Amino acid sequence: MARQRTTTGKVRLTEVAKLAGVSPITASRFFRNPEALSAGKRERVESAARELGYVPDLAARALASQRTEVIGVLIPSLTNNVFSDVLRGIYDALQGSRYSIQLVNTRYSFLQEEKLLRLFQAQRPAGLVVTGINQTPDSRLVMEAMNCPIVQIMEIGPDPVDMMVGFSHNKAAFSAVSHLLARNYRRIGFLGARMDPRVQRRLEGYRDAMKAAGLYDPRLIITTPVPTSVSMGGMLFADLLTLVPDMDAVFCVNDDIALGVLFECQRRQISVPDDMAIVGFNDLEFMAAAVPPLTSVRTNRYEMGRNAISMVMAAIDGERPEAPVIDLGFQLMVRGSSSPRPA
Amino acid sequence: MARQRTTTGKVRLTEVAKLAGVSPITASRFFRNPEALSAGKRERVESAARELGYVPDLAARALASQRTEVIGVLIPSLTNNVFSDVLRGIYDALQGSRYSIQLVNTRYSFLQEEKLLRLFQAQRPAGLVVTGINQTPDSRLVMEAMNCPIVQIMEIGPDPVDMMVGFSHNKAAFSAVSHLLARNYRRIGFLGARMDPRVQRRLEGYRDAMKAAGLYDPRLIITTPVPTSVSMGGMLFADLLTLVPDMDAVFCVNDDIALGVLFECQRRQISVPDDMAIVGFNDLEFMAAAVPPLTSVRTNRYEMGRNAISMVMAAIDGERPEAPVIDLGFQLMVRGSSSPRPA
DNA sequence: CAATCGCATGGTAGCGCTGTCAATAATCGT
DNA sequence: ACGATTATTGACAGCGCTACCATGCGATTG
Repeated sequence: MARQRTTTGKVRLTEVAKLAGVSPITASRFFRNPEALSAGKRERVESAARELGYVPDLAARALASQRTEVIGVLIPSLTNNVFSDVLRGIYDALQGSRYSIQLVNTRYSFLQEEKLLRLFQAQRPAGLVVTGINQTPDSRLVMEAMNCPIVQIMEIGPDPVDMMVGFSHNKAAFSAVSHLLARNYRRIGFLGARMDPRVQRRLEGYRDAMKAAGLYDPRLIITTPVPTSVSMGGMLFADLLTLVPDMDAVFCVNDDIALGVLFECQRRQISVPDDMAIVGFNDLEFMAAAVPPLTSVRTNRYEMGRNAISMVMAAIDGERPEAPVIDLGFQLMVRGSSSPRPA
Repeated sequence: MARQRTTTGKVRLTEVAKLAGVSPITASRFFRNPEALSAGKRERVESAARELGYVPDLAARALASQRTEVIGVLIPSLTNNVFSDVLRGIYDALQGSRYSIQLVNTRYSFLQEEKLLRLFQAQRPAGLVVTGINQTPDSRLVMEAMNCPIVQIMEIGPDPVDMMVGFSHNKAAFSAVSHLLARNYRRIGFLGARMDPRVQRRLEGYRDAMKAAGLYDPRLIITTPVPTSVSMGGMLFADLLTLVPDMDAVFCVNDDIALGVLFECQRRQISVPDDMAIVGFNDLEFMAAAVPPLTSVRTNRYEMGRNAISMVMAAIDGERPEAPVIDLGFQLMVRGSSSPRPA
């Protein structure tokens, strides 16, 4: 015996098996598939495990079985409260299951995403949740090679790697802008910050709606690559209003910007919605509480997270959904900030 | 050979070692302590690893070394944007290090926390970050037995399990209320939701300040156990104002509630700060953008997350901080919502 | 009643990596 | 120049668990 490692003070499966009077492999089975044991042994193993306070060693299990019970989640940002809702759904769906989450932050970088995917590949997760549908070709290859259920979340598209749960940002924006048009707003500005792929698609939806109405004017669009914030909303609005003094409404790519616009209007004594209508995106909780209440597009972020994890867990158990792509849709929450305007 | 497992298509350390012409153990050392190798072998192993696209198997490493490179993080809520800032700091501090985060949600339940701590104990994390200082006695025992650096965050207290980084919620609230008193506000209400331990301490700070001024009146306090929200702020304010019509200021336990109060004031044509001063807590970004700008207590949440991880990583390397408890303090951000009031 | 089947259980041999210690090569002091 | 010290390297075994196969047993069947 050339080796004398520090004995880990930890209870092993072997000890549980010995106390229960069964072989280690039977004890092992108890934890993975209790139904395979006879009732008597099942009880014996269970009470032995409880008595010794046995907790399985996940590393050993992962090494021996070449599987883990970890679901990898790739999120582009932790700042954005949109993702905190998704995360809440993810963690809620996880409750009581045997899976755990490995959360990583891509920081809106496709290269970072690719790197993190490769890292996950080496650790054999049981499943994967990735944000968006714009992965690099290399990232797609890695995912396709990964032999585990994968759900793309936040938006939907024609070519899922595996499964998808989200909604059409284009349609949602189109619907919001159409609502303003239907209420006789004509010079509708677009305010955008941190133009990630989903925000880009909202811009496309805005363009489509304005073009369809024959009211498209590129001067109505203002965007910035910097991250979004309430104060940024106020600044973008102020800048755009200087360039387009006859603007009568704004569509904001998110609610922070919409709130910033509301505050800027209050500051300048611009009446909302009489002088300026405001529509936001995501329908964060404060939108309904604002004065006036702010119209927004409700997106089902919590459900997206929940569904994504449910789909992954079901797929691990071999239960694939009928349709690989789930459209969770959106609801336009019409409120006082976009009341009908006299024609 | 009774066994014929499905061969994993994966590159192992042995292959790297063979290609580099060294023993597996030398290749292993390359990844953990490259300086221990001679320059020649180091380069050979490095290029062999790159050529084969070697990625270490973390489960095997964890099993063999009885260590992991995972830092466990226990957070009570994912909804609260306070914690998203902390998380951002945590993930930023992690960048480029070899550690990864295992994030779990205690849902403000001490029992859940205890359960999760036991789970972590079995997985031998390299370090631990836990929220708050009110763990159960059993949780403390588990942590003390854990033989890894532990940082308690969000607040500070006299008896750290290991290390702490936070600030005094009591002092911060005391300072905010004292500010209102100094500006001649007299009937200062307290609005609280989800009364977790830290919010309780803010209430204590409020009480201390009001009592010191001889202005304490329990009727000025309204709280609810339900989670916080902007609309809840409006409701609490409306309720309290009915009970205490001569209230001239409110101290809100967080900024969501403060924003709800501002909106409710706008709805009721109550002028801020002339008829009602507002002070919030945390200084979220929108506070400065509101109309009028809202006074708040800035808390260094991002830095808390960052420092916690830095301290854990330093402690793992044996570099313990001089003082185990770091007070990150707070700053009262005085703005228009609490302008001096004529006496 | 023998042959067959399915079920519960056990034996054996690793999963891929690293701790321990020994062996060798290189460097140093006197 | 020689033994002593230090820097490199390697051999071996095993971390705790599970995949694979074999076994024994009672139930089923023609």
